[in-house]
Amino acid sequence: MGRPPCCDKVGVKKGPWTPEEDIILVSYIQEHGPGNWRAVPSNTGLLRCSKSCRLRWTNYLRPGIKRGNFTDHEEKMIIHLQALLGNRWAAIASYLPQRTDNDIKNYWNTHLKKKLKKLQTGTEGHESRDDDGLSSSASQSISRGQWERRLQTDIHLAKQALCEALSPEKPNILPDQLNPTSNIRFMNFAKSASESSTTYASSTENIAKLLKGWVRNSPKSASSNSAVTQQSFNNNFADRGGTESTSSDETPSTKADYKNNNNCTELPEAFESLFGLESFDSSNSELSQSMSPDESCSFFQDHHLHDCKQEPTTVQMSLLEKWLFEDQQVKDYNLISDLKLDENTHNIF
DNA sequence: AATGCAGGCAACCGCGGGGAC
DNA sequence: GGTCCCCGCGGTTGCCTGCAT
Repeated sequence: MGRPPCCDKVGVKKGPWTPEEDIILVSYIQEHGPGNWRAVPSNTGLLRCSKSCRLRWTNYLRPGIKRGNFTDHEEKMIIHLQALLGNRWAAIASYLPQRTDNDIKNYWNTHLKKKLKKLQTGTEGHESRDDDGLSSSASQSISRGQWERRLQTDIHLAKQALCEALSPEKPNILPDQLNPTSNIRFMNFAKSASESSTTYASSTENIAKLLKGWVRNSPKSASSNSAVTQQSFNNNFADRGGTESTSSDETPSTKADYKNNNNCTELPEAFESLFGLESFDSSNSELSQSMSPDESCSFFQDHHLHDCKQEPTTVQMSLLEKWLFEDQQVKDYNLISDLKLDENTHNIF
């Protein structure tokens, strides 16, 4: 008895998302909040399956996502976490709130695997390696107590989720905080645009026009949300390009489209207004805002979230790092320490 | 300048878990 | 207890880009 497909294959669009689709999706989620993905395509008119919508949101549109190069600190954390947790990208991503599991997975597969492999061939000789670049002996050694760590990880995640759920400062999207008039207007803009253009090429131009027009007619949202949403914007739309693009080519969505249009000036505001309030994923975004890469160490700690802000300059030993230090037999740790991916920051461990 | 190739990344696919009925 | 549905996760694919020849 096979599982039915998540959606009808007929009439379902695949491939890169257009900015118009993005806008529609974001607008819908702004109104209804993330979840109930099944209903998203039918309610928005998007010719996408629910999974595609969810993926697009979680991997790309969700506020608080940091894009671009991984810092050395993030890199080291990923290596550590991968050694501890294996390819549990979602769990790893939970420790890097600004990164998506997909991003981390890609980064691991494209960069870190090679790096480790290269390093291993440098110290070549005695140990065989598995596909993920970990020595088999190391894998064996880290198996000691690993399930306990996984358990702790899960406990940590549960705790984190509970904190988020209970925090009054972290509302999910609340319909009454939104401006329905603006939303409708925005939807109309988006709809008309999507009818006229289906290529991402028009992306920067169209999305800028859409947002500009929408923003012009939208009430300014509370100033308090600007930091989060602007960062969100910067991490998302701004990465792809800015406003008033002169691009007129009609090629599909490409990174070049974004890269070629970096003179973004008004869209952060647009995005700010688009969300109209603090990030949906405010827990992550809040952390993102309050943490520099180094400061994010404190994210591991059994502190409340606000502690991150209170001790911004203290690089403290993370819970995870404590585990690492506790387990002196984790040989892989030594291997990782020898990586010296960044000579300047190696003493952070 | 044209072509081929490899790398990077967004998106898709299939499976499994968990809740509702 | 069984089935269905929804969602999340990890692996994989395919397209696009940049670089080498």
